Amino acid sequence: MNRVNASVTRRESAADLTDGQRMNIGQASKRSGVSAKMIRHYESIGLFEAAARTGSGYRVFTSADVHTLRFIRHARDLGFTVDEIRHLVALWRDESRASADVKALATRHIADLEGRIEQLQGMVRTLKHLADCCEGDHRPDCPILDDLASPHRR
Amino acid sequence: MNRVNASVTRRESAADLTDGQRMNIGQASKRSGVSAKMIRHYESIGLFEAAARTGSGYRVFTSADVHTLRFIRHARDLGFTVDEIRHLVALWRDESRASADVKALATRHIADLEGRIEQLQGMVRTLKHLADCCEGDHRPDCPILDDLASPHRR
DNA sequence: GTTGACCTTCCCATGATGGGAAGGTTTATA
DNA sequence: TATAAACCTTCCCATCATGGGAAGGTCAAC
Repeated sequence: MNRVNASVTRRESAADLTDGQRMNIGQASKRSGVSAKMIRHYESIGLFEAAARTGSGYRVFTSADVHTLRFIRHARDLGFTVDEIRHLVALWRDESRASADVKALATRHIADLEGRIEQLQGMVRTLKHLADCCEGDHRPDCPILDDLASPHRR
Repeated sequence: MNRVNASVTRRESAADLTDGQRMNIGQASKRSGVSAKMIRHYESIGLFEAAARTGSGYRVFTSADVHTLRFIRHARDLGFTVDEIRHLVALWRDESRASADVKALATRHIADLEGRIEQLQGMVRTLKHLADCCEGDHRPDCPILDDLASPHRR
């Protein structure tokens, strides 16, 4: 019965405690910006190493765990996939990594993002052109629909 | 036993027949560019009105069906969601539509796409900056990882 | 009359995320 | 001390558009 954590008060004010060493998932979520749902999910897919548990099964998080979760969230915010993040975390933990490896990963990801951007921009270009040609009035004639209905677009 | 369709030959060459009035899902797929899988799916969610069936249960498609499927594919190619396409198809079929309605839908979609583009561009900007600051050599020091690990990014 | 291409339905998977149910634990409060 | 409120747990389902694959029926051609 490793009852830890009994000291951390629940329902602390929005101004967080900054010292607490061990906390429940709710606190870890609040501090890391990763939802409790996603923390459990990341654990289940092995992206985040399962934290300790209390005797009653509650997860116990340290500030190091929160640090890791923040890292993960930041990477997600930059659009990295979970697999890429797995890789990034491994590099982060590897004291003897080569920064070239990180950079390569980032560069590949940039190219990926740029590809997606171009795809979307192509759609926007076409749509803007069509919308510009559309009167947008009460009449039914519409080059947008005409284009969608034409047999061989683009 | 409404056995239709017995005339359309299977396995016609890549140069399609251009006249065939009634065809199976494979042909309809080939001609519309929508996979058979997706045709069935669109039918199941009510986006595409179920085609007729032969006595043995095979779907029977007309060239009008193919026309509709192409419309749907074109709309998908422009990034419209299925719900938007539902709307577009309704407008397309509605002889007394106002082109303003189509244009409004398109404009909203353009805004949506532009929002997504900006999001991705933000990621690219940040990543490029970080990558530019990274030596990319054999040493472990890496501003990319430092940034991801920093408590308060951006 | 068998072969092979085609069709059917049904279930499962993707990726990242969330909703919600059913039920156990902890803390605060009357 | 009893109970309510807040928190935690696991499990299942849903999203969105798409595809894989199994099990089994149909059809045309040799």
